[in-house]
Amino acid sequence: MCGSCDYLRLWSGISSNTFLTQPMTQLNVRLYQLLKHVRLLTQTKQIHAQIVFRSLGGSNNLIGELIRSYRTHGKLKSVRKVFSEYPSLPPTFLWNLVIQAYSKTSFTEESLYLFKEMLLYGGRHSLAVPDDYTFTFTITACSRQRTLLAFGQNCHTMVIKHGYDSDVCVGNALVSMYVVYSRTVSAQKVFDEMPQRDTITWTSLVKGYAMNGNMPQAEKLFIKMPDRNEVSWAVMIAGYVGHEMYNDALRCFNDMLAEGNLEPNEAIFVSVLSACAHLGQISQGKWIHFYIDKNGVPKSSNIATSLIDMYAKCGKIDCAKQVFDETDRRDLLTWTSLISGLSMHGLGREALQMFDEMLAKGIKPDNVTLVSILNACSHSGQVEEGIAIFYNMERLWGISPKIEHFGCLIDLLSRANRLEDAFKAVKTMDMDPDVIIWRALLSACRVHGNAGLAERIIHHVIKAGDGGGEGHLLLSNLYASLGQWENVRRIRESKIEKEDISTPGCSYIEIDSVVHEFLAADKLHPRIAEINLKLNEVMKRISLD
DNA sequence: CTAGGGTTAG
Repeated sequence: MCGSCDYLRLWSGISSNTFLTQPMTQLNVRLYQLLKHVRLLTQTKQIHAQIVFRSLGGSNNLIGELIRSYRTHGKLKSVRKVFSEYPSLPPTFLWNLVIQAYSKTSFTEESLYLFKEMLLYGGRHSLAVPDDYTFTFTITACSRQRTLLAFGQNCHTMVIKHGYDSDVCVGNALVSMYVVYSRTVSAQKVFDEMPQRDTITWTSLVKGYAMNGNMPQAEKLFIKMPDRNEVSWAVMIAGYVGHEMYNDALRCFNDMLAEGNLEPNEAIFVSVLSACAHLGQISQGKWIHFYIDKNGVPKSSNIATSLIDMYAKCGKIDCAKQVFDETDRRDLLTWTSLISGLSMHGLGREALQMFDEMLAKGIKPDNVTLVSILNACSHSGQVEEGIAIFYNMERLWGISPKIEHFGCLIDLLSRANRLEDAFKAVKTMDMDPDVIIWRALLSACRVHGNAGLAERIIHHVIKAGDGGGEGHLLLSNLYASLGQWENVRRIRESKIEKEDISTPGCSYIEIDSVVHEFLAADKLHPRIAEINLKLNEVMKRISLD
C-alpha cells in the first residue's frame, strides 16, 4: 500500500492519548517506524515536533532516521539543526550521516569541516572516532570538487594508518577519487593493493582509463573484469562516445545485447542514441526507439531528449517533433533539444514559437537554449529580435553572455551588415575572444567585401596576442582570399612555422540503409560529380533570396 | 544503523 496509508495508521496510535499508557521505548520504535514510511516533508516535520515535545532527542536511531528523512528532502539546514541539538557528543553513526548528507551536494567542504571537527573530538572521546563509513563519505566528498585532492590524499594516509585500506567501499571511494582527479597511476596503485575487488572497483578503474583517452587499456580491463553490470557497459560505451569512436560505441552496445543477460539502462540508451546522431545512423536509432517502446522503458526526459536530438541530427525533424508531442513530462532539456533541432533545420520561426511556448509554461532557459534560439533568430532573418534577446538575457533569465553567445551576436550583426558594431561588441567582451569568434567576424567581412575592416581586425588580433597565436594564419588567409599572394608568402615565411596538420572535418549521413562518409574538401566519394552538381544548385537557390 | 561506480544537448 501507499506510504501515506501506513502513515495514517501508525500516526493514529501516537496522536491519541494512548501513548501515555505505553512505555517510552514503544513510542520510540513507533516514531522510528513512522519516519521510515513517511514521504512528505510536512510529515517529517510533525514527527520532529513530537520528538522535541517528548524529549526523545537523545535517541540515536530516531535522530539518525530523522536526519536521513530531512536529507532525502534536501533539507540540509534541518539536518544540521537536528545534529547540533543532539544533547551530548554525537556517536560516530550520527557524524557519518551528516557528513554523508553533504558529500554529494555542492557544499562538500561542509563534509570536510565536520570531519575535521570530528577528529578534534575523537582525540578525547572514543565515541566519535572515524570508521570505514566516515572515510568513505569524506573521500567521496573530495571527489565532488576540483580542488580537494590534497585533502583526499590526507584521508588516504589516515585510511592506511587506521587499517581501513582493506575495506572494499573505502578502496572504491579512493579509486574513484583518483580517477576524478585524472590520477590514473594512483588509482591503479590503490586497485592493485586492494585485497578484494568487486564490480564497482573494476568499473571505476575502467572509467579512469576511458576518461584519460586510453581506450585500449580500458578495453583490456573491461574484457578482463570478472563481472560486468549495466554501469560497466555504460562507462565503456560513454567512453567511446566521449572519444568520438561512435562505431565502437555501437559495436559495444550490440555486444551487450548479444550477451543477453542484461537490459540496457537509461545512461546506455542516451549514449548510444548520441552515437547514432553523430553517425547519422537513422536505422539503428529507429531500432532503439522501437526497442524502448516495445520493452516499456519509461520515456524519461533524458530518453525523450536523446531521441529528439537523434532524429533531428539524422534529418528527421518530423519524427523529432512527434517524439516531443508524445512526451508528457517535458522539461528544459526536452524543449531545448527540439528548439535546437528546429533551428538546425532552418525552421527559425517555428523555433521561436516553441521558445515562447516554453516561456509561457514557466520554464526558464539555460545557456544552451539561448544559443539555439539566437541561432534560430539569425537563420530566420529575425536580426533585431535576436539582438534584443542577447542584450536582455542577463536581466530576464539571469544568464550572463558567454563566448558562444557572443559568437551568435556576431553572426546576427554580420547578417545585418553591422560589421563595425560586431567588432565593437567583441572588443567590449569581458573575456578573451577565441579563434572561432575572429573567424566568424572575418568571414562576415569576406561575405560583405569589407577588406579594410578585416585588416584592422587582424592587426588588432595580432597586437592583443589573441586567437591562440593564429592571428598570422588568419591574416594570411585574408590576403589569400584577396589574391594578394605576395603578402601571403611574406607572412607564411616569417610567421607560420609548420603546416596545419589538424584532422579534416568529417560527417556522416545514412540514406536508404547505406552510411555515407564525407571529409571536408572531399573528392573521393563515388558519386562526387552528382553531389557537386546538386551542391551548386543548392548554392544558387540560396543566393536568390 | 549509514557506503562505493553511470549518461546527454550548441
